[in-house]
Amino acid sequence: MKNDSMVCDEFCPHPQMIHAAQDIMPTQKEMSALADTFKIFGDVSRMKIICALLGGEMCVCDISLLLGMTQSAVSHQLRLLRNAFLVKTRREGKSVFYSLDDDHIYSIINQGLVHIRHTSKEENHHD
Amino acid sequence: MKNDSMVCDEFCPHPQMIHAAQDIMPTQKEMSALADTFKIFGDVSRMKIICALLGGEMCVCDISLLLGMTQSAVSHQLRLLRNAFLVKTRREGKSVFYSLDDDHIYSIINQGLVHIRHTSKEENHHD
DNA sequence: TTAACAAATGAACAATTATTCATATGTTCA
DNA sequence: TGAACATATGAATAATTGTTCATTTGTTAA
Repeated sequence: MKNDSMVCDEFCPHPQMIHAAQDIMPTQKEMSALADTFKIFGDVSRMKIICALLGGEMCVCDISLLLGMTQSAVSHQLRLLRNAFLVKTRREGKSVFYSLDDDHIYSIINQGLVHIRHTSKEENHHD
Repeated sequence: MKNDSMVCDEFCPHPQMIHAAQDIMPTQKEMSALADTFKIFGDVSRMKIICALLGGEMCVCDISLLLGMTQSAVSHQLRLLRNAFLVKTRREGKSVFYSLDDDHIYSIINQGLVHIRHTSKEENHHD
């Protein structure tokens, strides 16, 4: 949190680059919210749950069976997904059906897929 | 990892939904890679670094000064970003300039912004 | 109402991870 | 070469977090 002797002195930095960056950067609040959102995508169990819902709604026990996770673990993760507005619920009798909250969730996953396919190519070249 | 008494029995699940999901889901490897990638976006410090680079390349000490982080902390996070192919480097004398690796990084950030703006609206309604 | 079941939740534990501090590497210029 | 500086890295610590286990809530049907 502090910038003392270890950082370059006032002659090194490039003020115009710093100011340009400051102008373009989202607000602290937005960046914090962005990180919080992506953090939710950043766990394999949750990612599997999200992917399980790509085809449409499913109830908790379907998800448990499909992914081989306990009902409790799935439920805990679903709560985080719900708090982050990534999934929504619909109750039908004893079952609760979960589905992706909105279409741009698909866009985020798709962009992610574009990235990992792009990087796996890079890894093969490793240049 | 085990599905025993706590999960609904064989009469509850909806096989057609489970099979539909299985057909659509990415592979285990892809889902794992997706989670790993989003995990990198899922930290405020790294998100700030990424946002700092939205306007163009910057050297490590510029980033430290701009974000009020120590050079060491920035460097550690830059390594993770580099390993995930999110940033690339260019050396110029003593300085190392970092920039976003590719254009679809912007797309991911933009999709994230769309989401958080969408959710902040939802939070106001809280319906 | 009671039994049976699906889902949610709280506490505890284990594992992961971001930062700090100290030091090493690599580059430039005298 | 040696001094100064920018960046990288290893080890240790503190904080965060995913899962498990036990229990509770909420729903249906007898």
